[in-house]
This record gives sequence, C-alpha cells and structure tokens, in this order.
Amino acid sequence: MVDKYEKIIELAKRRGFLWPSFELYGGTAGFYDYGPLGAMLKRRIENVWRDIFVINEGYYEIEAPTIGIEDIFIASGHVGGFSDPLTECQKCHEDFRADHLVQNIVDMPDTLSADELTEIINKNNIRCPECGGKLGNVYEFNLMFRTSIGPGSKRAGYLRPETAQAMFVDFPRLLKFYRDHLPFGATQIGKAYRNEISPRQGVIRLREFTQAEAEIFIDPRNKTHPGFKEIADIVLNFYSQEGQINGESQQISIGAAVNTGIIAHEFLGYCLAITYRYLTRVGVSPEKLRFRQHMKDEMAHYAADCWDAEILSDRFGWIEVVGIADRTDYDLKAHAKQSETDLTVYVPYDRPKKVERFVVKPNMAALGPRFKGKAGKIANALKALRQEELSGEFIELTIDSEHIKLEKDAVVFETVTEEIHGENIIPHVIEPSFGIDRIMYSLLEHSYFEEKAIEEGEEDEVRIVLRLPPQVAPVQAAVLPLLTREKLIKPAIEIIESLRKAGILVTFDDSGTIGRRYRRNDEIGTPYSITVDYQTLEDGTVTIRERDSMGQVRASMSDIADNICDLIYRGKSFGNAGRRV
RNA sequence: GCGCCGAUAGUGUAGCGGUUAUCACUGAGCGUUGCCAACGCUUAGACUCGGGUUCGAAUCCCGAUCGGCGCACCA
Repeated sequence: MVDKYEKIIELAKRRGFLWPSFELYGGTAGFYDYGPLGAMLKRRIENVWRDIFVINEGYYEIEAPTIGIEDIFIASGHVGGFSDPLTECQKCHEDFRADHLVQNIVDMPDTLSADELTEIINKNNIRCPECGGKLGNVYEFNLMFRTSIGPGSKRAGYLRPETAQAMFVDFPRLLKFYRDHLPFGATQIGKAYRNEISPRQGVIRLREFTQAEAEIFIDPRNKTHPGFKEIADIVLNFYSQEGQINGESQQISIGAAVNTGIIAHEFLGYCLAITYRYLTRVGVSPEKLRFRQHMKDEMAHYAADCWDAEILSDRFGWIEVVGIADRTDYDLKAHAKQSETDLTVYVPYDRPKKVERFVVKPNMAALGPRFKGKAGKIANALKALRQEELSGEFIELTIDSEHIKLEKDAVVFETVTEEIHGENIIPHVIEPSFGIDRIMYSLLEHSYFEEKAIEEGEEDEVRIVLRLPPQVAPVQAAVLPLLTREKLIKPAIEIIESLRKAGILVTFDDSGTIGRRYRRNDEIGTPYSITVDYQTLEDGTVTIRERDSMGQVRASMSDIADNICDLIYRGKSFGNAGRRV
C-alpha cells in the first residue's frame, strides 16, 4: 500500500523539493537537502512568517551564530540536562538509563556524574535488567553537537539546539534597542542542531533543522494583549488538558477559551491566533490543525502554560509543528545568574509611590579612630538594628563574641519618606517556536491531490496537483507557447521578461503538448500558466489558466505582470483577471 | 542502540546462480500537433557499498550504509 507520505517523498525527490543529503556517498540519516523547488518553497514559507511576526507584530529579526559557547548552554540547562547517562549491557547490547537503575540505591541519581554512577553500579553489582549481563561504563549522551573554538580543545563550543538562546543573551541590547519599553520581542529564523539517537520519518525528525522562534518579553503583571479583541472570535480546535483526559477536542473561540481559563491569558491566546493565521495562510488545512495543551507533567516546571499546534498527517497522525509557551522568567533568571548580570527592566509606576524608610547612618568619624579594623563590622551591625534598639542611652552590640557598648551619638538615624518612581522587574517570556521543516512537509501533504481526469473515452488518468497557496508556490507562473513556433516564442519571451522584472519566478516550457506542460506545472504547484497562441499575434491577448480549476481567462499581454501580481499577492479573484474563455 | 523487513535507470518495476538486465512512465532531440499527460522516429539512463562462496553473483552468505515498521530515545 502506497500511502501519502510515500507519494509526497517520491514527488519531492523527483521534482526537486527534498533530497537525502550526501546521497552520492550513501546518505546520512537525519539530514535532507532542499532542492531548487524546496528551497524556494521554504524561503517563501519563512517570508510569510516574517510578514506576520516581524512586519506586522513588530518583533525584529536578529541573526546570531549557530555555534554557541559553553556558558550559554550551561545557563540554558542543555549542557547538564540535554543529555542522558547511558550504560550498555555487554551481553545483549541493550542501552539503559544509568540514573534509573540506581534510583533505589541513592537519593538524587540525576545529580551524579557518569563516573559516580559507574562506581555505584559496580559496587552494588547491578546487572542488566533484561538478560542479567554485565553493564558497561556509564557515558553521557548529550544531544548537542560539540566542537571546539579555535585551536586545541580548551574552549568548548556547541551547535545550538534551538535558536531561542540568542534572544535571551542579547536581552540587554534588545532592551536598549526597544528604548526600555515592555513588551517587546525579537525573532530568529535559522538552523538548529540535535544529534538525535535515531532520526527517522523523513523531514519530521532531523539532526539539522530550521526553527523560526519569537521571544516576546512582557510585564508579568500584565499578560493582556492590545490586539486581543480583534482575534477573540476566531474559533480554534482546542485539545486541552481536560479534553485529553476525556479524549475529545472542542471548537470554541479564543475569547471563550481565555475567559474560561482554558488558556492561561490573553497574550498566549493572541499567539495561538497568529499561529493559526500563519499556518492556514501557508497552506495547512484548518480541519487538520489542532491546538494541544501540554499536560501538567509534560510541561517544564517553570512554564505557566504551553500549547502545541499539531497537524494531522496521513502516516504519522498528529505531529507537533509549533510550541507556544509562557516560559515565565526562567530563561532570563538563568542567564542573569550565569553571567552575573542584571537582566531586569525598570518599569516606572503610573504615580510615584511614597515609601517610608528607616535610615541608619553610623558616625564613622567617631567609630573609625576608636575601633580601627572593626569599625566596618560595627557599622554594619548598627545598620541592622531597629529604631527601639538605637533609641536608648547606650547601644549594646556583640561583635565576634566581644561585647561593645556605644554612646548614642555613635549613630544618627531617621525615618525618611522617599518617592519611588518605579521598580526593576524580570520580564516573562512568551515563546512561539515553529519547526519550519515539519510545516513544509505538512503543507505538501495537505496540498497534494490526485484527481481523476474527466475526459471522455480516456482511461483512468490521474492528475496530480499541488494546491499550494499562490504566495508560497515556488514557481509562480509558467509561460507556454501553444506550439513550438518562432512567432509564438517571441511574445512568450517578452512576457517572461516583464514578469521577471516584477519579481515573479517564472518558467518557460515549450516541450511536448500543451496538456503535458500543464500537468507538469500542476505537479509542482505552479498556480498560473500563461499561454501564447495565434490570437496573441492578432490582438495582444493571452490565456491565463488557473491550476486549481483548470479554467481559463483571456487577458491583455500589456499589463500581464500587474495582473499576475494581483492574483498572487493581492487576492484578486481569477474571474476578474480577464474574460472567461 | 536493539529486533524484523527491504534496497535494480529520474520514478515505479521484472529478473532470484549462467547471453548484451525486463517493461512502463519520465527526460533530451527531430517531426507532427490550434488548449489539458495524443502520435511517430531517434536517444539518454540502473543492479547501494565492501568483503566472501562459486568457473560464473543483481541473484547465495557476512558486514556496513540508507529506508520502512516495532522497541528504546525524543530536555
């Protein structure tokens, strides 16, 4: 049985969307090349993402190295947490999580090093749970690709396992760029790398893949979104925590989902909405799309709420293509700690707050000469005292088990009223994270149709057509002379030139019959075919043929580029592109 | 990593120890062709890799690689 996955992969290979990498040398699992059409399709998918997140939401794009230094991934937890301690049975060669094997013997097995785990296994004579064989030395399998920076191996570098970290690391710069105002966001589209143990399923699980991520920094006390009203009525297919327990999803509006607490807050709801708009705009079928909430135990401990956009695929079922999480202040805190840098935002109050503060000022001019080296300690001890303790005739202190008695003029204190104009807060981070490769595969699958040709007397001809949205189709128009005649080729070339000047990717094809050429273009999703015939020579008109309906209109050659641009980018209906034929 | 199955032109396939590796589609060229995979002629193109058995291997055996499925893994 040939399923849709096989058909897509076969088409993708044959027509130049996806090729296994290094195929000449036998290929390597987990790597794919994007061929000429695939690269263009991917670029267009990314550009729609840019249009939404960068241009319309205003989250500027940055570009950081794909290699990161060790500190970053210590802070992010990938150095310590993105690996598992494994031990292999010497007899049956089964791999086991070493920390799981010793969890009944020691308290915190996940804090132990590989060597410590090996020792514990040997001491306690732990054997293979499967066959009772001897277990080998414990080793850390980290899913990051490690390399070294510069000569030697002193400075470790890692290929980034996600694009997100750069936005956290650049936080102080971004904050200045956005002139100290929350909320703001930054995005990145780029490669990420994970050394998967056993990648499979084509482009669904890759060792090198493309992410499009946004990190949006918001005020933790205000998780509303100014654009929420505008999207509140959008109905999505929700698969909530509760829904998963009951095994059913529900169709409700985002507004209702936020009001009833299914979605934690407006900002996440808004991100779900733009994710929905994005995915359907690039060609994902809405009925094969759902938003699944992470279960409590599935969510990272620091996350406030997390939703995945999942797409239904023929072979793999529901696959995760987008993750949308409220990561709270976890990442900024982690980097603040690791870098010993303040990663907070000063947020002014609407009105300054009056705060009463008790201020103690030790009289250092008196304490210094009298206590010499101890003066500092005494001063600090004085500052810690309360008003009652300072108000007596004498002040008594014990410093380093030495009793000290001071006159009351050793210190001045007062209660001052200060105006506080704001405070430093650690923003919370909303992270929509898109897997571009998976999205591209999904929309190939959702765009792929086989149609029975309706010609009479013909055998069961099947028309393969890729119904990609015109704005992401790699080839946007084909120009076809009806016959291979010099007279017809000449105007065709003129048309090609005008389309190219307008930024339209266009192909020329005069090989084979016109029907064959239409079919070739249907298969790669070319939305429009422009055919030059003998009437063109008489009145300067051509036919435009629409991929999906196979209908045709006759339109003027003189403004053909504008006409095609309107069809592709500006939502002009095909019927308005010319006179029906 | 483990187990099972598989790998032949661009694609899909036949061949399962013995000529020059089958067929279809596809691609290219020429002719023909007045709008949906027409036709004729010409032409291009493959046994995943490495060992072994054998007089002889695409075919049998072993290993590797890749792919599919199941297990494990998927912060």
